[in-house]
Amino acid sequence: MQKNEGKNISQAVIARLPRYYRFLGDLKDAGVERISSKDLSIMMKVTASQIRQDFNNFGEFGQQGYGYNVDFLYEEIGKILGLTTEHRLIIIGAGNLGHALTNYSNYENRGFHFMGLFDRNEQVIGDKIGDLKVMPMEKMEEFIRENDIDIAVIAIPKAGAVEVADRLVRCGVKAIWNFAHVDLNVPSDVIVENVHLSDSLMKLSYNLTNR
Amino acid sequence: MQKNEGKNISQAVIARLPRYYRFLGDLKDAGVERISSKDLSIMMKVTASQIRQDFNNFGEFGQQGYGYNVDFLYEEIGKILGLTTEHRLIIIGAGNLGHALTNYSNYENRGFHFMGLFDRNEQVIGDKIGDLKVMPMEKMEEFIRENDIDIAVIAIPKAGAVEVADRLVRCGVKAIWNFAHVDLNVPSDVIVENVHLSDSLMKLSYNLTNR
DNA sequence: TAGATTGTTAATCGATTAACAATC
DNA sequence: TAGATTGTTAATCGATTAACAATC
Repeated sequence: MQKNEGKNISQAVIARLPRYYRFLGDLKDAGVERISSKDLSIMMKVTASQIRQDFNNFGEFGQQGYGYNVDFLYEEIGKILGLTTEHRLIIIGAGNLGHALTNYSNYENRGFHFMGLFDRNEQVIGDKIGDLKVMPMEKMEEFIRENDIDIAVIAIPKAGAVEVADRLVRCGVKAIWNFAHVDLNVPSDVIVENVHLSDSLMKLSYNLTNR
Repeated sequence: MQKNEGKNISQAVIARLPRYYRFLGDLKDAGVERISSKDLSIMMKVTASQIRQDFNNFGEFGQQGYGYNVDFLYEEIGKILGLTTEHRLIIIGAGNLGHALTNYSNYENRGFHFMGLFDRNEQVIGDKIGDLKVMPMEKMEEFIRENDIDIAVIAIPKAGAVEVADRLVRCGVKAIWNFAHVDLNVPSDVIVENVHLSDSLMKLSYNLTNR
């Protein structure tokens, strides 16, 4: 009963969904059956109004006088987030960050499958990291096509990132999880999600200095 | 000439500062001397109005008819972000992510000094990662006090994170860079900057599914 | 039924954009 | 000086919060 067809949901709302999902998962694990927007708002330190507005972007998930069924809402938000779809990822860059992400295996059960790992450094090619063998960059395009990869993770320094993104887009990758500290220039139908760690540390630095 | 004394700058503005800083750094490296809000707005794909409003939260950094001096503005934003202050960090968790962050050494020249690395796993205690030796968790409090640590990085699974955060706060750490997938509960004068990688991947997933 | 709580409309608040006088 | 561009005020837009009728 999703009603977001054609509607444009703001990124502010979308950015809050994973946190709802996490809290509902915790409630579910704790065996809680139902929750009102008021009680959830106290737990999460947001307003009950915001919670109801957010959910109502996507459908009517609650029931007057009762609240929300935890299991049901958890499942629905999972669907909205696309976690019921299978995704196939590759990681570009087998450095420390590439390692860390490869082994971040708790994604697997959410439908994210890490299929391959690439690096341009001949020293590391052939190394095994988790289940994955490091492959040379030249094999990337072929691998993407043959394995139906839809998401690529860029975990290399900024110098090579823009060029790699171009290559990824050219062979049909639909989304890029970008850890390189640079803006990628991709067509508007390709999704880019940036994780700029140094931006995050600078924000911390600001708040620490000016508190 | 900062005029943000007492003023409350919104987190939206602060979150944009590191990106300005990066673009100005690139311009500086390219030998560009001055830039107008208009030209910068084209490069950064934001409005010139927003740029001028953002900067004017902190002072009058430009000159009518001229624009902004790149070197000067770069330095000023660096100061605003607190990058001229020296910070001393420890990392809790010597797993893959702890490794990656330890070696993320380009922070050093911005005044972030990684001083110590802690883990509860006896197998890894004593290991050397970069310049740092992994120390046992029991030594954490002592180390923080003796080395004047002001920032702690939490790079352990969510299970232990809340308790570790309590310990950190109790011995005077002023800011936490939190990579654990859990909300920390700390006094309001302690800064928490969250990096929830799975939230980021779920946001990507949403945008990929609903584009 | 009476009480609780949603879904939704209206009011408020804050952030972004536009406009322009000031001025280099 | 004339042209360019800032700093800042005013207008607009969007997001959050409040309120309440609908209804379980």
